[in-house]
Amino acid sequence: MPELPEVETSKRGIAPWIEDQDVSNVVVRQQNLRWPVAAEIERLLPGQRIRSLSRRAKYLLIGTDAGTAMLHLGMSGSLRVIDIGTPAGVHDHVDIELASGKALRFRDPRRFGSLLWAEEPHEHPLLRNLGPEPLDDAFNGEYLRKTARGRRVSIKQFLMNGSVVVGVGNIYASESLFVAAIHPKRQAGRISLIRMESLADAVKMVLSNAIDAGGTTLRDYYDGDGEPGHFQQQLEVYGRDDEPCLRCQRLISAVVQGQRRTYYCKNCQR
DNA sequence: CTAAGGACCTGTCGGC
DNA sequence: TGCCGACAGGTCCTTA
Repeated sequence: MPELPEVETSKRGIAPWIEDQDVSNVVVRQQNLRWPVAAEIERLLPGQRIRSLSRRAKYLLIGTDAGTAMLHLGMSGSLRVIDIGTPAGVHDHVDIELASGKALRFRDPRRFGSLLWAEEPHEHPLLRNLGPEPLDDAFNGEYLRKTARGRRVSIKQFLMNGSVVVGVGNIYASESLFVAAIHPKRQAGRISLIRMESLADAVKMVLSNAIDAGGTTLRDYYDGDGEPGHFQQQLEVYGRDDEPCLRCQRLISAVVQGQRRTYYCKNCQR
């Protein structure tokens, strides 16, 4: 489920409950996520104070004096702050219990998520070679143009490549290309600087709008009903195949690229 | 180096 | 109603 806006919303939702709190205990019910839950999570985390909560790409970084927990929500993960003692469901794999009586509960039915540990998270092999954050100034049209030079892959798959830019998943790749009026199958290396600039702007706009929309659901992270983070998204093309384009009324098309579905308007996107 | 495809899992939905 | 295949918003790893 989570794309970058959901991860950012999760971070903001749990922050008030876990920052500067002491970890009293950790309960791991399911060790087998995408990678085994790091041993340090159980061995080192209890007794530590959570000093910081930050995000790099789609990883949440929970910082302590002993090291940093790296949490990824994968495809179906979600976080929730609960009262210690709240009965766990089948897919509630990890609880990080706090001295306050609350706990951070990690649920992930598909188990594509992960919970790792690093002393220097930004040097971790999974983070070290990632591209820039989409909302940073380093991510712009010039960067895209330079990085795409000689690349024959489609611009949609290029955008979803984490070593190019992080945080643009399947939904927001389609959305951004629609806003920038670029055809998703166009070769990345054959897009002009001007159009790359409008693409970078589109990515920033689409992601920040989604993050803003998530702000209304922050309360869901504690004691809410249903899944947290399922805020109403205002999607212009994703999932709208055979429905009218909001700009030209022609029907939205769907294709498969790299085993992922892409939605676009044949008339507006060139 | 780039690009393509398989792999990891469970839940849900549409069609027969 | 029950079963079965297709598909789901991630991303790493292997292979060519």
